[in-house]
Amino acid sequence: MKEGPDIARIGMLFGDPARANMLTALMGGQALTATELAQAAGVTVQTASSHLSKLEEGGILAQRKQGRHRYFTLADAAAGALLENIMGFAASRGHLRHRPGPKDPALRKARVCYDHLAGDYGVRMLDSFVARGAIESDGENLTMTEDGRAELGTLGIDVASLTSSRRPVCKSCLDWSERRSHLAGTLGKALLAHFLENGWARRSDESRAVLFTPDGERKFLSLFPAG
Amino acid sequence: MKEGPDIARIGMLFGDPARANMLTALMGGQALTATELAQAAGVTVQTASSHLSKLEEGGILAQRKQGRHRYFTLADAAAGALLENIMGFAASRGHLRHRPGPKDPALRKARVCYDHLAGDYGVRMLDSFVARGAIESDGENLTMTEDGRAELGTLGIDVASLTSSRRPVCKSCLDWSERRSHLAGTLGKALLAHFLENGWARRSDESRAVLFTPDGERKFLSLFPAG
DNA sequence: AAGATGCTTCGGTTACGGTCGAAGTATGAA
DNA sequence: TTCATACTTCGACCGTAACCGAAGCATCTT
Repeated sequence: MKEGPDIARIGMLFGDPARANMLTALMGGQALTATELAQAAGVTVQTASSHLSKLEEGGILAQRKQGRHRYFTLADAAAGALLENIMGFAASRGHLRHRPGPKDPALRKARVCYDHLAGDYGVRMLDSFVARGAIESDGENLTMTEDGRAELGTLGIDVASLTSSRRPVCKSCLDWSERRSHLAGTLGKALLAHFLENGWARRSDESRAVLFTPDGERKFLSLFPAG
Repeated sequence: MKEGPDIARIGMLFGDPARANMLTALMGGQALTATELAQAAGVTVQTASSHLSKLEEGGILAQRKQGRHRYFTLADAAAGALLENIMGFAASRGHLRHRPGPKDPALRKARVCYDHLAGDYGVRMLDSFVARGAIESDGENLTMTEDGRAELGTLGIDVASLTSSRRPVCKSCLDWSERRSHLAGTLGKALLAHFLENGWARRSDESRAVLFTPDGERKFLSLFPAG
């Protein structure tokens, strides 16, 4: 009837509860098999298979065959960013499944959001960067300052490599549990990777929670003091 | 089942063709009546009414009673931004309704995107700003420079008032016809308003097209020379 | 008051899409 | 080869939601 992007098509893809559950599970950032996703969505594998092929066809998911397994991930950073966006919008309108209360305290404290840190700790980290002038915030847009570049360099993060991709270095992402922004983008990704690699924290097996070790937590809190 | 934002709910709202048509029509930025939206969606008023109440309930639309009319608009800039986001994503995956060809040349040349200028002219404007250093682009994030601030001041745009709202001043928005970014945010809005107020262009009655006058076009092109 | 216009609500129909059981395909293990 | 695992395809069922006609409100006009 009209020309233009087919928003109904992708809206429909996000609009089914089973598919939404799968996508939420994939926000953990790691590749999951069809069976795992079926379990996450609470449907049988046949149903999940049907959903997964639709999501792949729609360009939201990508699959990687490995032996007799098929690992599914979000197609790219753009798909993850859109998902984050929708989550933030839904949260801002109060559209939460079940209560917004502290169901799983660990999740509210620190969790993975596709490939970066979210939750209380994620928000605190961004706040801290902004407070000390390492990142400048203009309402929504974030940019790294020279001071920030230097600080991250001493922390052992290869800042130069972050700017190589076309994905933005700093990006704000609305946190649905805190209702404030945390840090996404390649820098957000690199920081989370840094915490995990240096043993400050590890990922939970069952959920998207990020579990800090006592020592890692001490380091994190001293590096990012509360405002 | 799980906690978190209810992305399925808002996905479903965007996922129906009739609703998507209405939302696309509202991307024109002006308030429309239920009857007009029904026509845009190609359904009867009863059906449209049902859709509209769902969209309002979901926080995507807001309505304003005026006499026996009810004017509907996008609820706020966040709703418009999300819609743009989805449009950009859909376009990036090639999900276009009908062909991507030049169906309506005027639309591809210049059109309204919620409240700012899109299409060839919108892309050209942003490119030009970036080329002359009035706006700095960091992949996705855009920031106005001091030079830009000065230039816009002499153009007769009240730069100070742009920064007052919580909405970002400069924001990039993926253009589905050009597949490149144009300028959104309060600055994008102010610039479009400036063009319309000063008679450089006027809005088409039937579509989202922006029609430049010969004189306005000359001014626009000299102000934003092609790269 | 009576009529007209704009919109919503109600009721009933219809069609599409989500669902699962059963069967089919592919890969790996024994 | 034979069996087991992981996943897809097929077919049938069923529920939901989109849809419209008719009736009901609300507001403005005359």
